[in-house]
Amino acid sequence: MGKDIKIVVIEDDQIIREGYSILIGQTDGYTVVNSYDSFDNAAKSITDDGPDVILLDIELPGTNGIEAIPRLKRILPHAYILILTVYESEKNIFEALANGASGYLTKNTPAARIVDSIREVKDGGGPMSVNIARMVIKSFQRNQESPLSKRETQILEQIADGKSRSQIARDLFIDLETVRSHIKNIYLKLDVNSRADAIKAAKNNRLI
Amino acid sequence: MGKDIKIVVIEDDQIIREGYSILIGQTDGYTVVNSYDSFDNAAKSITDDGPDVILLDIELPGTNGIEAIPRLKRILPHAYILILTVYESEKNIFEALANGASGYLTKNTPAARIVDSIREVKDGGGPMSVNIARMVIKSFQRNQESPLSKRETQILEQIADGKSRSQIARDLFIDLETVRSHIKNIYLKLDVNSRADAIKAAKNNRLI
DNA sequence: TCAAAATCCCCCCAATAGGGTGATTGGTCG
DNA sequence: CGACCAATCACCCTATTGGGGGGATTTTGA
Repeated sequence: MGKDIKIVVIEDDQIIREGYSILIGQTDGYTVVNSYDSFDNAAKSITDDGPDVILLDIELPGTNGIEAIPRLKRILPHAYILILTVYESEKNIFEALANGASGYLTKNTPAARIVDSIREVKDGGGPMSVNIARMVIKSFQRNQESPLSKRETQILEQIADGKSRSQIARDLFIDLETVRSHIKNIYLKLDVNSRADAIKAAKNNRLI
Repeated sequence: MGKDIKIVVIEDDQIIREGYSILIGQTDGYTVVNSYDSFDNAAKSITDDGPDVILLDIELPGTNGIEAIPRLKRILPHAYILILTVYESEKNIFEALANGASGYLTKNTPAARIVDSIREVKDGGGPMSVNIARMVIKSFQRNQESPLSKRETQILEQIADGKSRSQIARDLFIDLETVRSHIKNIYLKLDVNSRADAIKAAKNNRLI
């Protein structure tokens, strides 16, 4: 018992909350130490629960799940947070991960996979639902048919790193005027006329 | 048979290559249409193979796997590329995904999981080994104990977007001098004295 | 209540960004 | 072969910017 994974469930729907609690609690090696219907109610006593893994919903009354993540991290720095939600919007996913969530599952996930994911997250993994993983991978991918040449892309990257023309020239061992030429061509191709607009266009079209 | 998933294996080790081919070919619904020991050899005839999924090694003679991805994508735009390698370096993973890979498995992956992953990638998923998923998720996470205040972080983000002080002032509805103050404090805290260095420091420490 | 955060105000000047209008070299592709 | 593009370098111009100083005040959160 002492080596069980300690879990806290934060989920506003009573049926779902109790469902998870019973389901996970029945599994050998897992103990649901407590469950709450909101972060605000959990904040008071969750430190005493000392969970290893927190199952967290996103839609919650009061402080929502996304906002709750950094606050949970502050009071329980060693707990892993596993998001369990119906939401599949890019914004929610990336914000949750950026805030410190270690995994992201959608609510249609089969019970067995949820239980596995708790173990996985505890073991340093990063469990994700299939569609979530697809979105995460997509976020890494660049546009394959960029209008920019290799050199132009390279220079645009350096611009996005905040470097001045002369710095770029030094780093790439080319003349300042050459850098200017490339930047002019980049602006032409992207139909912009400033660094900020070029970076925005590049990010929108995943050119960098 | 006509509805089988068509697979091509590109892997330089003959034992492993044939192992995968037999293993996957034996499974119902999967056909290994061809296998190659390098991208350079594959390039000639892989178009005729018309694979749905390409299993790709990273360490290959001649063109390596990372470089091969965009070239495969060009000649077979609708094929999914699944990386299967011993390499777990961040650089390889992120470059492979940025280049267009749809999944990344390490070679200790059990056979059954490989077969599942081929199906998953074909169905629009993004299969990853447990440790890969952890690294991918980590790449989204910010430093929880940033020395910067909220406002400073926000302004640093805008600097990384290439905006000028006056643009930032307009966008945040504050005075140009206030922006200057914040930037000065950011430079102080990060111990830098230019936009480029601030962005570099911020990225190194995942402050933005 | 007390420190940090956020706001605003002045000085200075070198460096930068962006616009215009070119040329030259090399590679690729039909 | 000719057309095209990528990559390189050249010189004109000026308004804007960025960074280094030196402050001050108000708001906010623990």
